[in-house]
Amino acid sequence: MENGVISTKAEGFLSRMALNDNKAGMEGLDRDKINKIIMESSKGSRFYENELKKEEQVNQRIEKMMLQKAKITEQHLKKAQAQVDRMATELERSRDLSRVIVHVDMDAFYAAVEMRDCPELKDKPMAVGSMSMLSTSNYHARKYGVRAAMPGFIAKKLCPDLVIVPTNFDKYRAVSKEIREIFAEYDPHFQPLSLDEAYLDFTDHLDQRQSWPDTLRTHRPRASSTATGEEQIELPQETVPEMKDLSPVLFEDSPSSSPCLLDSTGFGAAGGGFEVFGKSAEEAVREMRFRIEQKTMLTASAGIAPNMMLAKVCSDKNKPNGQYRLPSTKEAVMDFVQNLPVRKICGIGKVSEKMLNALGISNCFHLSQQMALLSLLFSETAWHHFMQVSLGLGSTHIPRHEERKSMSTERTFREMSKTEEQLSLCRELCEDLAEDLKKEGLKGKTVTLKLKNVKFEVKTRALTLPYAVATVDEIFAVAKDLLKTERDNESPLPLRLRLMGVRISAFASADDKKPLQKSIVGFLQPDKTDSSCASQGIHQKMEKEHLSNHSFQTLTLAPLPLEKHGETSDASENDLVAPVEAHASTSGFGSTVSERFTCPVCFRLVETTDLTVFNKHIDQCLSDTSRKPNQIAASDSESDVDLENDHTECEVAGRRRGDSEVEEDKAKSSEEMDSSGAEPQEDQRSSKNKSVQMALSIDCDNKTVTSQRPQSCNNKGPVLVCPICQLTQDSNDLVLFNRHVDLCLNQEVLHELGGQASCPINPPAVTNFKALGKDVYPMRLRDPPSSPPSKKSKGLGPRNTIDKFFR
DNA sequence: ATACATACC
DNA sequence: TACTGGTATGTAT
Repeated sequence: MENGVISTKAEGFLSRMALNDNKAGMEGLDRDKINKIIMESSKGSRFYENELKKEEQVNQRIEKMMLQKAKITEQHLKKAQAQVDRMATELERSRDLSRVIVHVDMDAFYAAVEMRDCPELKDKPMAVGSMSMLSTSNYHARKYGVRAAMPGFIAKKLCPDLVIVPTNFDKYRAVSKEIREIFAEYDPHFQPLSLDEAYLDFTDHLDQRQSWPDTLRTHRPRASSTATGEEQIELPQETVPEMKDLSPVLFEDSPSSSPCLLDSTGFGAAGGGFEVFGKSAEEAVREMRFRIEQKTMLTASAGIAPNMMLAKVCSDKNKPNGQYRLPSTKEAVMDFVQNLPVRKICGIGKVSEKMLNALGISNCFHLSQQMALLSLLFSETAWHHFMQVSLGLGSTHIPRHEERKSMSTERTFREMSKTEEQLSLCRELCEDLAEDLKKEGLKGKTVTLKLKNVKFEVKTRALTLPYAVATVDEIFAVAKDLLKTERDNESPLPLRLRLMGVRISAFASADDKKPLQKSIVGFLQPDKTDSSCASQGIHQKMEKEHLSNHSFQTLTLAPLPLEKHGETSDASENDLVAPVEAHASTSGFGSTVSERFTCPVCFRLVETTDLTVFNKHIDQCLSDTSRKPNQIAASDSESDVDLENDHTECEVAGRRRGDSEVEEDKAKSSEEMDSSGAEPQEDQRSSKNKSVQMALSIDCDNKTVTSQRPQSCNNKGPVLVCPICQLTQDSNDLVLFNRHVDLCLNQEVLHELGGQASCPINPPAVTNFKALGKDVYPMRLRDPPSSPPSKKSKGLGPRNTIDKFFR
């Protein structure tokens, strides 16, 4: 019976663990043999045991679903079918076949780069990664079943000759930049999905291309070798003071600024034959791939289709080094889709596949046939997605870059159980995270601690603060408490961890910060009737703000040198590599582009165009100033009580160095520890003058609140809600309310300035890049080594903390 | 809001 | 010896 159990489990096991021949390059290999080896390498490990457990959960989910299914009557189905049909009609009406969407994907990207740079690897099976985990493998290795996301030690068993090359992200990033420059010429608003992959909307390019002369569609191979270059590539942006073109040059304009062979092939081109590409979508995409190959010596594959969902599938079809075009007709689309295995669809992974399979659904034809059933068994979002897919529908326009929603860092290490080690690691993670947050000028309200124990069980614990935080101490204060709570829960057993991570989310910048900053900008530069802090104005404000940010950025951020004419959008790469200083100074203060800036602290004009200089000035101002909105409230006015309360809450942020105050809190609950840790910082009390001054200035300059408020909320009871802190105000006295809003605004700004004198605006709307250079799969290298508990020993800081913390 | 699971690269 | 890291989103409570 033991056997029975094992074999049952083993069967389930396969679906989650077994080789995925889903990917390209895996045809005709001995799957059974491979699976056997994978199995034998894994069996008995903690990882494996955990996989079994997860598998079991999935099985139960499926069982549950099947029970549901058994309860479904013909009636139900009929009704559901009617709804499905209605929706199908609806969706059909929205079908848009007019766009030409392209998905490009580099072939075995990391592996290809490494092979390019090390010819000895060319005919060997190789993979990029480590003995613990592989990022990708070359096609030779794939024949053995070696693939991405497989641990290296197992891969070695499958293929003893496998060469494992460590990852070199700087290199991949540099190549990524090169290909993105090419992408941008076909679609300045392309959307990168990762270093090696992107969606492009070719529609506009193709329109213009129709009137291009041959010369613009002519390219020639270049002889020069990108191959050896790997050091010279990174960081060309150090100082590129002058911008070639402020305005993007359009394709159809002057031939000199259009893509032509002279430019694109570079100077030292000892070029042989030219190639003239046609005007069709296929030709344009072929041209793009050609240019990628010329430029990087790496190949890409592409899919061309009327929407993103299909393009993505298509790019896989003729991989590697191929492309596939799905004609823009309903017939072609439907035909294509119906034969598609569900697993090929982006968003349907192992689990969904298994659940669908349990219903007898393995391809999209089944999917469409079973839609009524699916609508009864799956969530609305899920079956709507299925519905779209089964009709071959997908996004026809590439969404604008979205703001990042979270940022995190995590690390795996050998078993760690000691309190001090865990704490100092936690602190290290917070340090890394704070550093990254700073780079993008973000602050978030929710801090999440992630823990994985040696049994591979993952836990997350989160806490949402009433204010946004960004500094190490602030984040650590929360993470540490979450960790402590977990330890307490587990005690007397220790937490035996193999991974720890810290994430921050609920960023303030998205909704709060932006309108806020703009209002501040309005205050500081009272040329406009702006000042916007009334909640009504926020939307219109946003638009203006984008414009303003955009122009500001255009003029201040150093553009990257483009290989060619300026068609490349000014947006993307700038955001990716924009120097921190430039970001920092954009904080929303300089708002208008000008020869000088108004210091938000001392209100003097600073005569410089150099943002670094300006920042220094602000830093200087801040360093002799301290700020404390609480104090402002207290001293500046007899303002309402709830205002003070708000601030008390909001100021809990500050956790000064060390946490040395926790000492006498032994008897207190953890909440009390929190608030005790939140006392005002002594050093901040010293001079509130500047703060007061600022508060007053803002108060004076801010006409808008006073003038707009009365109309919108006059007649009713106390329903004033502060647009900044979102709290309903007890008083409906508009003067008090205005004061409250002003102070809230103030507080936000000062809080931001307080941290590091830098609070970059978010990437403006023109941003292309998703993760701003962090879109790195699968491993991001922050600091070179910093492996396990290689404490960066911040003097006594962590030590103190440790001692106090877990007593 | 929190926790956990799924998915993608 | 050894099974990642970063982000988004869905689902359940």
